[in-house]
Amino acid sequence: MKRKPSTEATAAWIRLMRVQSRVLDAVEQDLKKAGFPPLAWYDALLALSRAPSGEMRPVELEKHMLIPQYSTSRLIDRLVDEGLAARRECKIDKRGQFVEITEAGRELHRKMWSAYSAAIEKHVGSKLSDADAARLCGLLDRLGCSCDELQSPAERDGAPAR
Amino acid sequence: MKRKPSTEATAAWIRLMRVQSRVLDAVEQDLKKAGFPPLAWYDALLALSRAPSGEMRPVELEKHMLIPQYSTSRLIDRLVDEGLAARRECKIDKRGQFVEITEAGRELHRKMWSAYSAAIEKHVGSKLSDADAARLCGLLDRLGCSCDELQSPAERDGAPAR
DNA sequence: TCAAGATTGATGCAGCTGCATTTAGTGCGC
DNA sequence: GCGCACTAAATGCAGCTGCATCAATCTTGA
Repeated sequence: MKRKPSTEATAAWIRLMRVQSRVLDAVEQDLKKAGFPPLAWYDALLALSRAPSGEMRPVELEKHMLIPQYSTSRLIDRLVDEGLAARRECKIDKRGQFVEITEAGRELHRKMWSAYSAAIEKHVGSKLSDADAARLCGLLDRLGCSCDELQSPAERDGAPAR
Repeated sequence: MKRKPSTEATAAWIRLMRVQSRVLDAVEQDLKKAGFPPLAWYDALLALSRAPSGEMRPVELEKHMLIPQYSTSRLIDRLVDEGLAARRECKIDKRGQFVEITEAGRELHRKMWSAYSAAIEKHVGSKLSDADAARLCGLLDRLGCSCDELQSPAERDGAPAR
């Protein structure tokens, strides 16, 4: 073991870390300036709004967002505190629950997408041709050890991060 | 305003966020399992060890690492606590100081690079040909609004993240 | 020379994250 | 039916981050 990475691989690693960090910062900053909550909230609302009846088990949400269990739990707390989601009893499994997006949640989701999509266009879209964006996707996918993720409806909403 | 991003741009954004997060997690995890501190420590030690006499102003370090001032300040605290660096008085500017890497710091840096480079190879190098890695670099660079960063000595040490 | 402003670095506070543990409920095998 | 292992979710604690602010020092310009 201990095979060294090539300089190309190392350079790619550095870029991946730096560029992602900058772009994410820029986008989060834009959202914050527009008075919106962090991206994680958007992702959660997106997942919930796409669910069949606007509700979902926390465990499901966890898988969609790729964040740990306790993190999901606390994120839901915050969404509920803000009236963006509600906890509903789960009758078939009393350990569990359902989380349901509220009308306020759907509305925030829509408003955020407007600012969010503008930020994506500004910080990504405008810097890359569609063809290059596609090439970038292809290369990145090869790093995502099996970027399972379902998708994707070319629908009229959003993009999950993380 | 409010021009929508193309689906390609959006897809690239999603990949960038997800893949970076996964790869970073994987690498950090490998380092942690090997009993090493977080990557940020490595980056700081790298910057210090590259400095002319192994010392550097916190403000300089800040620029190298692209992290906020208070963050740098506290990172230095931790390095000093662990005996990896030492604060030295700055005679020409009494507000300031120099941070100097210690021998222990240099040694940790070397040991970490061994594990770190193996992780990069495992999670990046092995999944991409050199040519593809170079292509990826090129595409990412276009997103980094002016990925200034100096570099890069094809030397025998490491790669800064963030 | 001296006040106004900029720069360097530290710190109190609130919020978030990870880790480990806890509480509660399910379901399997005997 | 009962015990035991497993899953769902919450939580206490420690550490880290961002924000705002502070104290000390330096620089500039009238």
